[in-house]
Amino acid sequence: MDIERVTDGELSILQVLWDRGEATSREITDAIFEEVTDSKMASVQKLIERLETKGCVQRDRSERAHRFRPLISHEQFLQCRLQALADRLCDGDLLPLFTTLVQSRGLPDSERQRLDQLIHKLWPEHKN
Amino acid sequence: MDIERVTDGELSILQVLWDRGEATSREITDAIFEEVTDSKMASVQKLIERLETKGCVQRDRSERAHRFRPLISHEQFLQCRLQALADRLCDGDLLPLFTTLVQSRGLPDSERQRLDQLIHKLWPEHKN
DNA sequence: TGACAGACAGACGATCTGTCTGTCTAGCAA
DNA sequence: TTGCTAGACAGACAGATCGTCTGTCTGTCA
Repeated sequence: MDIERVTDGELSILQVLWDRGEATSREITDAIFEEVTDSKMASVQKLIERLETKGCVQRDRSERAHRFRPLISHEQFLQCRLQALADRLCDGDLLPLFTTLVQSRGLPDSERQRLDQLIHKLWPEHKN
Repeated sequence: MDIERVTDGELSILQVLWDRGEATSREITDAIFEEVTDSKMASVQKLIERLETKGCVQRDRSERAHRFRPLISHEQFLQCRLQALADRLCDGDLLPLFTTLVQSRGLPDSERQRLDQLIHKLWPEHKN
């Protein structure tokens, strides 16, 4: 499963599949573009094909129009991307992501105390 | 400031600058590669040049060997990347990142309650 | 039999990324 | 002065990636 290299274009395919659970290439093209043309259909099919290669999409050939299902959930995808971010920027440590995320909410001191407690539960190995 | 398009290679430059505060191109090359060659120096300079274009690095030309400083902190960088992730995957909402992050720590129920309270403080607009 | 929808292969131009070569110049030493 | 070196800088490069597009083939249905 090659999630790191899923493109923005490919991601738009996955978004449709996450919304609907499954879809044909035409349904996906319909959802993404206002107007469906041959070349747009082909583009979507190419993106799907690449997603299939990356192990993110399953193809059901039992009907004339193939049906596609995501092999990874939106949550799993998010988790992988977060871990990749941590790997690249924080030696794989998720804690800095956590604290950065919280800090971007401008937290009052009273809440910060409670958060510190929580962090100690979540990251017992972490010392202030 | 074009942070989204900072490459892994460019990131390795930034890492050195974050570690040291500032550095010359030689110092950076030293830090990244075991052996320093002309072409590796040139590679590093090219990466720096691109980081400069993207507004992530400041160049001080007052000495023969230019000194470089990061124009963005490690924290800010992380924050931008997290926001970009949220934009692409969660309509810009940071909360799903937060909960996903916590879930990947396998939290016991007792802690989850406290977390729920905290989330309500952090994201008062969020309803379960 | 004809028309059509969709699968599929393949090519395309852009763009990106890291690397490398070559040139120029400031500064230093003999 | 001359020569050498370190570093800045311009430019080219191969390889990869990405979205798009064209053309062909085939199954299905009227």
